[in-house]
Amino acid sequence: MKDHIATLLRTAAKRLQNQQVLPTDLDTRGIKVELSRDKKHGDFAANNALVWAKAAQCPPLKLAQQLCAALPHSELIQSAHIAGPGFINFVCVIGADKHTIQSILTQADKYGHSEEYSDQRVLLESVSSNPTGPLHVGHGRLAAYGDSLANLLATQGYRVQREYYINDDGRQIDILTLSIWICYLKHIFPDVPSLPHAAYHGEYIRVYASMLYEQEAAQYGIDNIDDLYAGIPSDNEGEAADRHLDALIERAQQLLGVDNYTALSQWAVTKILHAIKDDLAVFGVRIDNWFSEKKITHSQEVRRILAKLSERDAIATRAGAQWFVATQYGDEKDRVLIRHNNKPTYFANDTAYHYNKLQRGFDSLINVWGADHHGYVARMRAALRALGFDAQRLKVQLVQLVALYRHGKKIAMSTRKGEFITLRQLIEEVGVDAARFFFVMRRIDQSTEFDLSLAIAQSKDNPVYYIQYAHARICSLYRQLEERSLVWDQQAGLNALAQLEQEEELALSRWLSEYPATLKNAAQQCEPAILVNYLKQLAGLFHSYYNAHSIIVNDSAVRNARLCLVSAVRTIIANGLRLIGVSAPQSM
RNA sequence: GCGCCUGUAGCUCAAUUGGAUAGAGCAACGGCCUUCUAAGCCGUAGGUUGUAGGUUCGAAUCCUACCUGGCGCACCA
Repeated sequence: MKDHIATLLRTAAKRLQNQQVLPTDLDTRGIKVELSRDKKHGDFAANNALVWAKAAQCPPLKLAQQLCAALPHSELIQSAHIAGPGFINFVCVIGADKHTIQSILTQADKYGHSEEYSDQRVLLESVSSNPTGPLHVGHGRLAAYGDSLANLLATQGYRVQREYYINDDGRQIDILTLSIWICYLKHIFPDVPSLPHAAYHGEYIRVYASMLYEQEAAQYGIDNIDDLYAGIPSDNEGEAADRHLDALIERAQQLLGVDNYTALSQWAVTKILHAIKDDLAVFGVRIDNWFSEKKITHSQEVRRILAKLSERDAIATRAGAQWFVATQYGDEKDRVLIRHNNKPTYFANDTAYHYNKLQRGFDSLINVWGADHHGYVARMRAALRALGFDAQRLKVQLVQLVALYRHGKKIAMSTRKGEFITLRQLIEEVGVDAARFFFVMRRIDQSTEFDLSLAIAQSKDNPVYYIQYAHARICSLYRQLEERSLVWDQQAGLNALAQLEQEEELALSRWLSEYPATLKNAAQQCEPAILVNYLKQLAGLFHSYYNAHSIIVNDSAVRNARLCLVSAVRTIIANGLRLIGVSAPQSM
């Protein structure tokens, strides 16, 4: 319907251009027809007279009159009139948007989808939590957002691959290995000192250590616990903690030997990764490709990147380290790629990883990161630019982390200290539906405070139920129909759509017709929250309708038509919820 | 100190990306179940959109300054 009106306006504009009222070079492609917010303003509104007034050197009201006069006749439009400062408001004939309902019924779960961007391959990287501990609530938001976004993009035709980058190499993994090993040794030597400050302290460390001891009691033992701590610098706050930890890691590698140490390390990472995969599966989050950092570190990719950057004079050697001169590419500081000890930095690996992504033939990359990584965006862009890519091909979606409160007190979410609510705990407490809905119901740049105890207490009031309830109510209507031995004649209903003339029915079908534009908008803006708001509105319109009118009435034509309408509503709710990973129950 | 994000009803958030009289849900108050699911609906009350300027037909939205809160500024990841 919007397109139809836009076409009418375009024709009118062309006529005015021929009459020299509008400049001939005026761009008439960007005509925007909006659904009126207020019924007094008709069904649809266009603001072109206001937008074009300046170019036409003509007062908006006068231009609006001329546009109106030049509009071609349409049997779908009852009237077009001018209001306010120069809006053109359109009133449609009743049933003009009946093709919406028909399309929804025939296209079902494909309704509103488009193939517009089917030539675009997108790599969407999300979560990418280090395999050093279970997923927590913050990761849950990244996962829920990333998964929903991928679904949304797919509705517009994008070929999306969902990837998880596994940081399974480097110091963090060493710390994990050491933490588990020390807890493991406690089973053998009761007097093992407590874990270093800088180690991982989560409960899961002890759990895995016990598991390891049960499975491999002898494999990772040592003769004398003093061998581990002899000559190790003491454990104090600050830098001393890191020195203490690094010395212990080195000692562990000596005592265990390379093979055993590596085996232990791999055992730990594998265990944790399995847990992460399980959590995501339970959460309904799909990952197509698990990309190991080792693919980067065990190949020559970093060296290749370095060579490429050298060719472009983007490398400088300072104080024994190799720097990427990021300042020449829009970053505020230069960045170290190769440390003085000849080890590449995380940034070096990450640059190689992003280069690898683009080499795989993706047109664009989307990274879903926690907002605390925003300082990293400029340097990643700079690196891609230096490697000769258009930095616009990398889009970084920064998701505000969830600040959790319990009983009004902020919970320190520290992976290292092991103080966090895991995603698994959250799911067990509020369920997958509520959790996924909660994570995407707000725009990602909204910082949010969330009292867990409150959310658990109010779980019955979670807004997800409002939408699901609308769906369940509609399903119930069809069960009711059966009980009354009635049959829904869809074709008869479609033929009788013009009889849907109640205010609530018109509002519903108008809102249904907005679904395709909503999907497109949500995908373009990378904001699942837009879809959520749409669904809330749709559910609200339905509940109002349901309370005001009976659907199963005696008049069979009206009944069938109403059943067509609510069936369309049901389909859209189910489709929309599916895109954000929330179920649409048949009954509640 | 520098940079990024944020500020809308008592609370949590919307506002079709610059449109018409800023809207929902909680919380408060008053109504609606003998009838398709009351996890619902209808109504009342609640606002100088952080502050001050600017841009234009028109600003919560864009620009500038200041204020508030969050985050980031490693040879950590």
